[in-house]
Amino acid sequence: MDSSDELGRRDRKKLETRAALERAALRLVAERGLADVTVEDIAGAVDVSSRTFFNYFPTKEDALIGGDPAAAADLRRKLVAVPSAVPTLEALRLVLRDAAVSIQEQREQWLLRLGVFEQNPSLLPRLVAGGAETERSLTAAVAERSSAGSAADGHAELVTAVALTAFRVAMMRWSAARGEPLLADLLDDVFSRLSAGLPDPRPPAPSAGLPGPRPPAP
Amino acid sequence: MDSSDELGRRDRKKLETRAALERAALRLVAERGLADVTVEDIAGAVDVSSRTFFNYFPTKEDALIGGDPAAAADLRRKLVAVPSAVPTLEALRLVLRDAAVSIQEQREQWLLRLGVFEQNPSLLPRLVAGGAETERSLTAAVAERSSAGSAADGHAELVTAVALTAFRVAMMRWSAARGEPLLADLLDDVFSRLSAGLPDPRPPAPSAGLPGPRPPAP
DNA sequence: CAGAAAATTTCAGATCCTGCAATGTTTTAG
DNA sequence: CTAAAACATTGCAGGATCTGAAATTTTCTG
Repeated sequence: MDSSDELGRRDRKKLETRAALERAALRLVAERGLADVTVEDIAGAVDVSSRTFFNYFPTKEDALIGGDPAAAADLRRKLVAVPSAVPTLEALRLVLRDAAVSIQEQREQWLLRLGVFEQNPSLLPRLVAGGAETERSLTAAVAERSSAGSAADGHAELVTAVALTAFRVAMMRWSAARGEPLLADLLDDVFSRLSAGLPDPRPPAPSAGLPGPRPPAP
Repeated sequence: MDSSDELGRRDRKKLETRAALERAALRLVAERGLADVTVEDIAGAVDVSSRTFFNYFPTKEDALIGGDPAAAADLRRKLVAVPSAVPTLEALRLVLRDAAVSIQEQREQWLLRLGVFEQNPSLLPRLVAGGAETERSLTAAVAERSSAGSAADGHAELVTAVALTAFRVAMMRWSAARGEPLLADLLDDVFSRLSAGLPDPRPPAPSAGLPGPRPPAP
């Protein structure tokens, strides 16, 4: 919780305008589809000029992505704070778990957003867990964390990219299930498979209750 | 090799125009950067109208991505052809290895392309091995292959998405190394780590020649 | 060669996005 | 409180992207 506290009226209004633009964009695109919503529509719904819209977002699509601009830096900070004894993949799971919780807290907003992404596949690339920016930032943090041995063998890039992909898959699964299971649980499931080397699931035994074995908490 | 054979003059010209547009786009953007190249520039360099450019590519960026439109279907076919006894991840490694070889055969073109992608990060999402289209197609093939047990637990989505991400990482590493190691070898390395569960690399032993243990060939 | 089929072109137009100058509002300093 | 600085919003001009439709040219087929 670090929103709209300790801020003057001006910055509060800025945040509010930004959020309003995001909401309007999301709502309109969910109703009519991406192609049938113009920037003017979105700006009009919030009663600002189109020019103002572009002062907040570089493109129409960016208004749909949401998420703080500070999210990347935030993840990075959390990651370097994890003790370096923790394996990289596990460390990534921990910080992404935080993100998952925060997403779950805005359930409706995110389900709407993910639905929009499903309906408009051209947006999907942008969702690769926030895009190249997040990935760069996290990769740097990963490399920094385990600065000991490896250098340019690209392990940090691989682990980070894979982890963010897994996160995206978990989100899409969560969305497809209409947000019924906890996103954090789906994330754990996905990461369990990752650290197990992505083995094929065994043909289901005659009877079983819940699908995945939860990893024993440390 | 299935280009420009068994085709009338008309289709041959079409392929040639398409390829020429790709080459021109790549060359110009490498020289001046994405922002300083207009569609008119690209079309002009090939001596066609801008409208014709848009008959071939929906956006300027698409001309930079290259790759046959048929590539996705091709991968899909190869994947279902792999005996179903082969684990999914291994099967994906095999078909992506084919793609890697084919990329290596057009070394210069691809190094140029990947360089352009590095210089223009906004393009990167598109590179996720051809984008959402490939991913959908491959996911379907994976699900079909192991239709036996699992159904909607999303394993196919996860394995496919992760494999394509790994492929992308291998390509970027290949590009960063100026195409010196074989892309197929980098791919093997990356997939080895995947099936090992992405363990952190051990702090380097006192002496060692080459970095990674190559998996024993079957 | 004549007609069918298809690719290219021209043209008009909607939308996206940017720079710049003007205007209005909030904050800060005195 | 007031003046000035700082900043957000706006209108406007303009370049670029992309689409539909009709006209024109090229290629294929019989």
